[in-house]
Amino acid sequence: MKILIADDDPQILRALSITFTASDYDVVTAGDGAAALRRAAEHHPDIVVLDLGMPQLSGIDVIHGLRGYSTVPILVISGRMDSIDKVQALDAGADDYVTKPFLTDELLARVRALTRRRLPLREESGATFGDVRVDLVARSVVRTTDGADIHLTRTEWRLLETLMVNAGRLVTQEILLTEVWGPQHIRDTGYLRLYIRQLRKKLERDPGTPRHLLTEAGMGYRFVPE
Amino acid sequence: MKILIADDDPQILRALSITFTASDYDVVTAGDGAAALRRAAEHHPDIVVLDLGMPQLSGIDVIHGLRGYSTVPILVISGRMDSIDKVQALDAGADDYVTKPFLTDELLARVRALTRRRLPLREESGATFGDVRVDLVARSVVRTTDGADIHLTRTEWRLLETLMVNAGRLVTQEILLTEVWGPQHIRDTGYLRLYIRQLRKKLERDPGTPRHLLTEAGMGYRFVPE
DNA sequence: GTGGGCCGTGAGGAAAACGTGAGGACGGCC
DNA sequence: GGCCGTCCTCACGTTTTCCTCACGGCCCAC
Repeated sequence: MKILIADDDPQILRALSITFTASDYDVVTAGDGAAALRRAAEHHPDIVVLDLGMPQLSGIDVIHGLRGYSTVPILVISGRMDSIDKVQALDAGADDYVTKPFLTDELLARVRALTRRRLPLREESGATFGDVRVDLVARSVVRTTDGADIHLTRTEWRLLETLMVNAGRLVTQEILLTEVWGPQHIRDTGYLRLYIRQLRKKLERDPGTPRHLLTEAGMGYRFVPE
Repeated sequence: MKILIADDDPQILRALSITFTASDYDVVTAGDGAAALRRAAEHHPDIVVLDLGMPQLSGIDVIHGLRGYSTVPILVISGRMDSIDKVQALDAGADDYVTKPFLTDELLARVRALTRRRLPLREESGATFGDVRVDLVARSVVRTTDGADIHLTRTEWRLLETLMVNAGRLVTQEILLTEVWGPQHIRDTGYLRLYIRQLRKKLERDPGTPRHLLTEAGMGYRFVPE
């Protein structure tokens, strides 16, 4: 379970880091809003803990930035108790709001409550289609015809995972590019053509006429299990 | 959006009832834990707001009872600020925890945050009419007669989406042209004739006599679900 | 009637988007 | 250094999408 913690106070950052590391989280930290967005794009955290009062790029900006491409749970920490701040943050897309000072036990419990909602998605993390069986958790692809293992590279996994998590739904090029290569490559549609082809070569029965990794010209791609 | 409010204090119950009714929620109330479980089973609420300090069946018991069969979002209200209570409630399966006294604005925002996360997971994000089922989120059209997928292009989706979010209302040519092709094409009504035809071919049972994508001569078009 | 809007229909070509093949840059590893 | 896997660049053929153009029908005003 990977957690991104963003706070401009190094002391709090360090304290939270220790707390979550002790609870077996994989911790990524950021000292300001811009860094938070950058690190989120790099690391794909399972949950984001965000201090609202950061200089330059505010917490609200970061929420908007994240929500532009991701549904990752966001927990906001703030020193201000104003109702208006809470409402603003929650309506911007945050999932929970905690005011300082807070007890670490409570913070941990709230983070557990937020991540718990996501887990059921992960349980059904495999799919069998065409001639292959894909397991997203085990990161394995097995050909059902002869039981051979098929190897996917890191980039291929990230792309396939994004498509499979949204099985049946159209996933726009923007979302795919942001999830796999980061927001700075949002216009590099050539990457998609290249790696979709790779995935088709490895997963489709007839890569020339794909049945599961479908193109929707001008919009994006769609994974259909059946 | 249906909300179940459970509190043993009739005054609070009444106040919350008024607040949520005013925000267009469909409100169901319960005065104790047993009633809460009973009414939840009857009404299948979209969210549950639960006072922790109820007599007989406590809030924690109600959470356990609900979680036995449902994943409905649960927001807990409590007069006790003890960290131990919060942790217990959250780990029992609650999704959020608010301590009295609280501001109604904040409570409303938290309820919005909880229900928002559920919506995209729901299957029902589109409309069924004629022989097709349209899902705007998944960007999919399925013919109900034989289950075949119907493919729409980017422009067709944009036009259909504009009409569907204004279901039942007349949408002027100017608005459609601006939304789909941009303000510079506000006079190109030929685009509309072309793409409305495409949509009718793909969605209407008898494209010659449309029943859902209706022309209003000289004004615009109207989408009617039934 | 009849002429002018307005709308629906049909076909076809330009442009955008996509798929494909070959190969170079880079870093890890022996 | 040489090998290998991975990622990315570039050029070119193919498919899909979008838009243009021409024509016919309907309705209402005159």
